[in-house]
Amino acid sequence: MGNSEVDDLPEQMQVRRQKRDALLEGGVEPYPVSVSRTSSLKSIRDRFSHLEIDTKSGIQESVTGRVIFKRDTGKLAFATLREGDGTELQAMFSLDQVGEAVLEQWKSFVDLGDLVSVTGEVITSKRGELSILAQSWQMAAKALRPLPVEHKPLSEETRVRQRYVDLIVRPEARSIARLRPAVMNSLRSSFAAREFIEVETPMLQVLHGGAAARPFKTHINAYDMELFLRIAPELYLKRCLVGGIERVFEINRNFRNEGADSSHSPEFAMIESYQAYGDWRDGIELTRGLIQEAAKAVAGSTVVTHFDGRESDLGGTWDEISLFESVSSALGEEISASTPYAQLVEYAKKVNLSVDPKWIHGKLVEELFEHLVIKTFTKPTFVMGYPVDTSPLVRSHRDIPGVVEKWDLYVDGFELATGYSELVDPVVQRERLVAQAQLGAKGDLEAMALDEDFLRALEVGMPPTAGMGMGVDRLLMALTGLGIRETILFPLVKPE
RNA sequence: GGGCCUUUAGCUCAGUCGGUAGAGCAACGGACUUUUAAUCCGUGGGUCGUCGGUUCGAUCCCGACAGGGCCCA
Repeated sequence: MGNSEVDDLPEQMQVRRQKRDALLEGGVEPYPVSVSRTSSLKSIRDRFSHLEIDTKSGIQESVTGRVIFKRDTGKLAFATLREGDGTELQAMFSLDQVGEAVLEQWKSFVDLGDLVSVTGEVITSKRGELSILAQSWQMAAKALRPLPVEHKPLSEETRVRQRYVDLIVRPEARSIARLRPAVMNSLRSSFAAREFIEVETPMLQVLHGGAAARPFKTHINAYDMELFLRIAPELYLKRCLVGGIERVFEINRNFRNEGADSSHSPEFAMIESYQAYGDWRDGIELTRGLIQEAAKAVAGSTVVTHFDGRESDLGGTWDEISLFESVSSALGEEISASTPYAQLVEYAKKVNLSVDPKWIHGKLVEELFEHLVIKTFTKPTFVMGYPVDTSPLVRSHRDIPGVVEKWDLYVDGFELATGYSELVDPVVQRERLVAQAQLGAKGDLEAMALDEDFLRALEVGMPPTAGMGMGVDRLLMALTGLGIRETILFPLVKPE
């Protein structure tokens, strides 16, 4: 960087660069290849938690951490070090221990945000604060940018754009980043306990399918053809079932080229699982087990406490209501899959739901449901039985015409998971996909493509199967009460 | 896609009925050997999102654009 560019920097960054230069001139490496570290801060806290006030332990250790507070007095300086999980430890620099030169160097070269190594005796201060009384210190990495104020929350935008800073200053950010892998581990061990096998299926696909969504398009140079980022792994996982992988799951990213807001991310992690010789009721049991075991793994209980302090009880068995019956009782009018479309439009008007003329019959029923029923849920609820025309991959209900064996699980007012008795009849599946392709030809950008190889697989024979899909980000939301942008470490944001 | 709000110091924010700006923390200089967001004294730091318009004069009024938020579809 040229001098003119440095001159343009904010004052605090210039000051830090000058300190870096001063260190180099004094023969001190501001970014050394290694520094002393014999113990984590956490280990010190664990081992010396019972050290009494104003006591010397006689134990020497070297610790590292980021300087987050600095309190310099004339001959005794204090600093608070913090390591990645948020554990903090005080470091003390006393004139009679380190001498004037070292004390002066500490006071003048170290800024808030610097990573340092401090070597000395573990003691407690006169106020009882567990501390390391320095014999020496080293710069581990000089920070050239100032940290934000610890005591005012970062703006939401800065948190998302500079997650590395957010993780340093905000305890919730640190715990969410560690909560997510804990949930992932729990999910995988829950699946393993039920003898499910994890597979990885293609994210780059020639045809997109398995869900109603607009895909991202990309291009493969080697074949000079269009490819899609997957919107769902479903059609490949079903091929696994055909091949005899009877219990299979995948946890990975899907991509949907739709809106991005506080509850929708264009890329999101999703679980899908399939269980041969099961039906939708088996999916309910599996899903409840996965969620309750994850809650116990991260909260120690099926009652989870959200970051706003609210408790959410995920324990026990959950309510099951029928989609058509719940809409009927909310309307005070009996509706079914055979209720004429015009009649449904009438009912929608009566309850002040404005109808998009593009909605097909089943979509209108689902909109009525979302408009009238969802807000009445007070605990996790399975909504049973969906319209056939919006669910092209689901087996028809064994008793109710025009309805399929599909449930949706709602928690805290949002859809967390869905499950089916899977459609495995290759003839019926072909009819449904042809109908989808016709919708697509008429301009429905979310319609599924006709996947001949998938149909060929079904023609080989797929066992009766329970299928389930659940959003990992939404599971985190249900466990923490946070928005999706908080549960994803680096959500997509527009360039600054 | 439509409407409303918003963008000011490193961070979080105030403010100017149009006369080029303030606070807290952070930074710099000084004092202080038990601090805990240390304290006390002093000092510096800003193309007020970008571009254009109105005006003697714009950070403020108007327009366009960009980023962010909320509501609606």
